[in-house]
Amino acid sequence: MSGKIKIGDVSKKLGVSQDTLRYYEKFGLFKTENRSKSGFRYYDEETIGKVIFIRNAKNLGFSLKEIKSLLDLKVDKRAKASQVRKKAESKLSQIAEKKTNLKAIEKVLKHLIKSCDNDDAPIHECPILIALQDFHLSPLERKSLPKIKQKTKTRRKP
Amino acid sequence: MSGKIKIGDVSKKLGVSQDTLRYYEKFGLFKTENRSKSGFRYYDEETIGKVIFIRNAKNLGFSLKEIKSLLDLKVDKRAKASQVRKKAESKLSQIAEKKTNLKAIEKVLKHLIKSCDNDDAPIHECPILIALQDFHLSPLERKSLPKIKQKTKTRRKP
DNA sequence: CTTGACTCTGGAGTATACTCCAGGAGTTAT
DNA sequence: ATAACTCCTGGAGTATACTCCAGAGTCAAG
Repeated sequence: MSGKIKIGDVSKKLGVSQDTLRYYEKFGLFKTENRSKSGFRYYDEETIGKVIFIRNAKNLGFSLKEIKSLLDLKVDKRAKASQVRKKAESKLSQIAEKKTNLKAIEKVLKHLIKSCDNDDAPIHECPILIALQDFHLSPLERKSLPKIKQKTKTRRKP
Repeated sequence: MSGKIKIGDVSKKLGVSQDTLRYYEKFGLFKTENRSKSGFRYYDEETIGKVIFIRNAKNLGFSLKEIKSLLDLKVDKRAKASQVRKKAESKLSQIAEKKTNLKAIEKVLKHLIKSCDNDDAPIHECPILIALQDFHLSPLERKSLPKIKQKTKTRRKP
């Protein structure tokens, strides 16, 4: 084995597939400059550290793009800890928002399920299906509604 | 207007873009058999009902595929209400699982943010970044780790 | 040295749910 | 009739994060 840590070793140790590791590298999350003459990647401790970092950040809900900016910040001498904290706070509020949304969904779903008491009722009497037909259901995710900015009118002139 | 409800009307009323409506149709969620001789879609009440249904179900977290099966069930004479209830229950547990996951993330993030008390600390002292480097961070989403079934070994023979 | 195990690159494919566009044509209000 | 508007189809593109593969070369153990 000669001490050189190859991609397969990293993959097994960290639970990240080789393809994914190469993908992360192509994405720009790290580099593997250390190569065998034929091109085999040798992972040094620092790079392995980055992979761990990526895995952890991903588990916290950060996208690869966000992780990239976190890693960039990490090596920026002029950066302050507060910049990282702000990113974490922003992520936290995104998470909180999602949670709120899920709670609302959960509530509606529970309500619907409770309304469905007679298992043998024919489908056309299914209270859930009937409720889903209601124009006024779900006061949730209102934000997703007023999107339609489609420019049927505003087609740029030819 | 002559009483015919066209795609633009549905789009405006329900807050679903025309492209999306056509996409839903192509996806098989409904049909618009009623067409002008040149092919303009005329939406009848039933179809509009389906669009409302889709929108509501989507807001509850159902995928288009799941919605399709719900709509199929809806017209299945032999189906029972219990089948719908089961789908709702299954969705509910998915939602609950997501919520649990988000809660765990939230907890870790809050913890990290709290640990970052000194805003002006240089980046290399950032407690968040340091924690993210830790191999043992995040006991969350354990399920996402043991995936790697990559078959480097098990390459089928040529 | 042989051989099985491992790695490389580049590119296509997957999943989800749209969104955007070109080119052409039908519809409606005046 | 004619301008202004609306719609059609087919297909490509977007975003995210991989996953899979072919074809070929390399590494390490015995």
